[in-house]
Amino acid sequence: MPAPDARPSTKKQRLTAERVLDGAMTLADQIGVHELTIRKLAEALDTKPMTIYHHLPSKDAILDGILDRVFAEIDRPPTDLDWKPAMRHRCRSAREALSRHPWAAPLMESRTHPGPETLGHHDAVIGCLRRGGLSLAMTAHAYALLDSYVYGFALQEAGLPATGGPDMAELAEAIVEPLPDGAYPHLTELTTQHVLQPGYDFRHEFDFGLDLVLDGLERAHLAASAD
Amino acid sequence: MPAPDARPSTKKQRLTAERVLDGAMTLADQIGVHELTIRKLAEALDTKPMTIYHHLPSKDAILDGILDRVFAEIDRPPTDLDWKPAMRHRCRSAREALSRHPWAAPLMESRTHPGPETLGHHDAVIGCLRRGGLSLAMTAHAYALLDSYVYGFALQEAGLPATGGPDMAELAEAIVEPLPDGAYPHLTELTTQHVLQPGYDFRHEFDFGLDLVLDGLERAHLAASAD
DNA sequence: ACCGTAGTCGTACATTGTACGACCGCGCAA
DNA sequence: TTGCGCGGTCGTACAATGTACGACTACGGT
Repeated sequence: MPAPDARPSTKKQRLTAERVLDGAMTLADQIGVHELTIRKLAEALDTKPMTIYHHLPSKDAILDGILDRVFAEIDRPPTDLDWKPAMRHRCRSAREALSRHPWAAPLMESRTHPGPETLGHHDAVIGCLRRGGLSLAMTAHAYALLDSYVYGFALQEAGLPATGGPDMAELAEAIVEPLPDGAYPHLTELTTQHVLQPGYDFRHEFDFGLDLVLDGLERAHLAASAD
Repeated sequence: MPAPDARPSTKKQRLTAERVLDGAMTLADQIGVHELTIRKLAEALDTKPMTIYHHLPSKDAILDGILDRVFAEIDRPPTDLDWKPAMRHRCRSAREALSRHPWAAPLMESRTHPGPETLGHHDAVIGCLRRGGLSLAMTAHAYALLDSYVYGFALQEAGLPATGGPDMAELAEAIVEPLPDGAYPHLTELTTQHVLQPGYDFRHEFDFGLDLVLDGLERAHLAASAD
């Protein structure tokens, strides 16, 4: 008798935790994390919902897993640079990763189970600052300040409908237009006279703030060292 | 005949959008926003689920509404101060509000429908900076930088199990303990030698970063003005 | 006394995460 | 070769969720 399987072209591959997380990440990028469901994920992986639970114990574990993968994508501070350029590199890399995966920043609130990549990354950051000569207190300051800035920027970026280009003009127009005229004069001025001008890109704001923060940290570090 | 109602003590009050949002906010503070359901909210309001939908069109609208209320709780920059102390005041107030409502910061991502309080607040912030003499470009810089920092700090604070006191010591201990010994040496050092020391409170980090950012902004503003 | 309308709610349905247990196929002992 | 055990797959089912639909109720204006 002929083949009993009507679609013998591709053999069904064995599933893996890695493959599940790969698929979850791709799907989250496509449809957003709040639209990510086990059933959709199973379909994307060409399997059935309950099969997934053999490899990951729960949906929360999947969310923890893909968040850890985001940290894996962030370059650690290069060890052959001084702490300041090294941290600039890692912060820019972090912003890029969080921009590629806009669902990541808001996810960090509820996830209290950091994965190995997350912990390793944080360890590398702290190590960079300590090797640069910063005291424990200054390291804690710098760590909290830089990460707050990076995460906060990513959070704002994620909330924006667009960050630049003509799409943004349309959208901002559509938002500002129906506002009671003159109700928000300063907001209107900043939007029309600056943000909607050609060439403006919200992402450019990141480097300004990052350098400002790094300069301030360097100043504070030097002042604290000169005791 | 006697009272037909078995519980005539309290007359059932008419529901209002305000009352719904009040209840939603209180409930979110108690059980967290991811546990906030229409049914629980209805029970807290002593009504039935579908009654809520007469006053608010959807759960998303409720989330938009309570987020707008958080912005209503944030002091606007006092108009009788210079931009720098005024912004310091409003940023500290923002951190307090976001700390009172830890669900607020991560919520800002998905909400693309800012309410009137949110818009008014942002308008007041931009107005403060403009009145202080900052250019449009510098205002955009300052605005993005300060808000990123405030939101990011709130996001980190929300992710923390505790921010200070003995609870924190236990929790951090419980997290650091089972780690492969020596796997994260810098993280371990910072935690045990600094964060777990008595008197440390993560919230104190906020003022350090805020003043550093404000000083940097002042410097940049003065440099840009002296052309 | 009447009625229209704003507000309340009972019922129902699609969608979600996931518990439970049946199945199936591969590798090894006899 | 035959049988068995077990890791992996999945069908079914259930409780919880957001909310559409339409029936009911009560109150204010004629």
